[in-house]
Amino acid sequence: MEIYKADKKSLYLEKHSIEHLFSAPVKAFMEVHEYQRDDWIIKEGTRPDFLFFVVDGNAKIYITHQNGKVSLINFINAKEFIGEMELLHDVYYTKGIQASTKTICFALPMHHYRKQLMEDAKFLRELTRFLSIKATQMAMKYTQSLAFPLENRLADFILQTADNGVYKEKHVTVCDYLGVSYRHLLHVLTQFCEKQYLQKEGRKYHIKQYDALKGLSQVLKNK
Amino acid sequence: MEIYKADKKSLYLEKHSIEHLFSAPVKAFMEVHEYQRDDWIIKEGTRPDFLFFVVDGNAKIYITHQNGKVSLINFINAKEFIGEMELLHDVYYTKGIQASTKTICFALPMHHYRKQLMEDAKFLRELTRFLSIKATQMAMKYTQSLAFPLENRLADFILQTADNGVYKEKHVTVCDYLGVSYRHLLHVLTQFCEKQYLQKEGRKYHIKQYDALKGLSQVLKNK
DNA sequence: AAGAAAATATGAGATATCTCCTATTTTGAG
DNA sequence: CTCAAAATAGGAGATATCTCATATTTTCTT
Repeated sequence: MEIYKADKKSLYLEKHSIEHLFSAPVKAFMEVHEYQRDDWIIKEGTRPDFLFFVVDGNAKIYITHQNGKVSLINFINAKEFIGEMELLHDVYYTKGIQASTKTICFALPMHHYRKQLMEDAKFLRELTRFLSIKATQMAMKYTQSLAFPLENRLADFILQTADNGVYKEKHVTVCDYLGVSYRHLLHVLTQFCEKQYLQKEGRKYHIKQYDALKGLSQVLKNK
Repeated sequence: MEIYKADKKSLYLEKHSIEHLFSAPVKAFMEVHEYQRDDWIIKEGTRPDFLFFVVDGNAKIYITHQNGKVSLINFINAKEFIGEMELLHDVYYTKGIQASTKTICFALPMHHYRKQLMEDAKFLRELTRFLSIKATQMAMKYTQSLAFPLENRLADFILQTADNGVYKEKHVTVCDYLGVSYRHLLHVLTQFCEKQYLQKEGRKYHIKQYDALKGLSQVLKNK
């Protein structure tokens, strides 16, 4: 992890200003952190000292269960907060946050800004929106995971992440995200290939029948 | 549904004042609604005109999937909001909200108060807390549902809802809530009885081995 | 470049959970 | 009080998903 200083810092502060998220300035004590792929931005179970705002890159939220299973709760993208739960709650089990790519965050020291932020309507409005979307997303994922088999959820995920008709996510990550075993994921992918929805080439999968996948994923959606 | 007027209304407004949730008064246009058990406070897919605050009673959030399955997303208790998603978002698929008991809500007409509320730091702070807890809860339920079999989740649910050592929730509701089939729920309950964790009497279940259930439910928890 | 660790692949058998069916009991509306 | 609807109950077979085991390939570290 690198903390930007001097020019490198001010460059970032200017280029990606986030002053519009706050009523009062937060530049004074703000830091700019750069994390490399696979770095832990927050270690599970350890309270962070900063409220982060992701400027560039993306990350993953993990939780480890007592039975050893690991869940990838969600992805975090640019313009999202990290550490907001700890800002709001004194007691909270902190999830692990790992950078998926090189990730640059603005880091606001909580002890400096907590009080100010909790009285800042502009900031609270932003945070409220962010949390409301998060809550809705989680609720949808939850009910979908219970109501539909992997086939549907995987089809949806493939369409969401495919780039130019090509799906090439790491199986290991996808298992954690969709909450199924490696074995089963492979099994359903093979079915998709047998049905000619996908065509495998090395470790990439080419989408051959977009409509079929779309059909499977549509079933998840309300309206 | 009944709308309280005159004395009945002012009685409630005084007895359960919620002025402390807001910086500016909201009494002027506020209504007091009473719903009977099983009434729909909000019909699925229909935008509500009010932001509700539950004063008394409790309710359930439902969503119907395209395959006909129904999920009970969560319970809503006193001192919680309903309709906050529609307050924050112009486009939103509204879930159905059904009263589980007689439920009394304060109802703030959104068109009157939206602007004011979105600039009210005190209110936004409350809402932020509320949403953060909701988001965390959903995330936990989501990952738990993927990482653990019904056995564990049911044990947890039994302990949460048992009253004086007696569990007596409606199977139908529990199925929707835990996202399993009626058949399977019965199956696991029977197992609990065979293992002597529970003892069935009519349609009640007496908890016989608290520790065994506790053990099963503890596995879900982090720290 | 070599060896270790991580990721990919696949088989085989176990189990958690579902669907469909049918019967009985309880609840609610008129 | 009566009938229909809802809730409870359990059998039987299907299937979605898991665990374990093992082999190969790729990636990372030194």
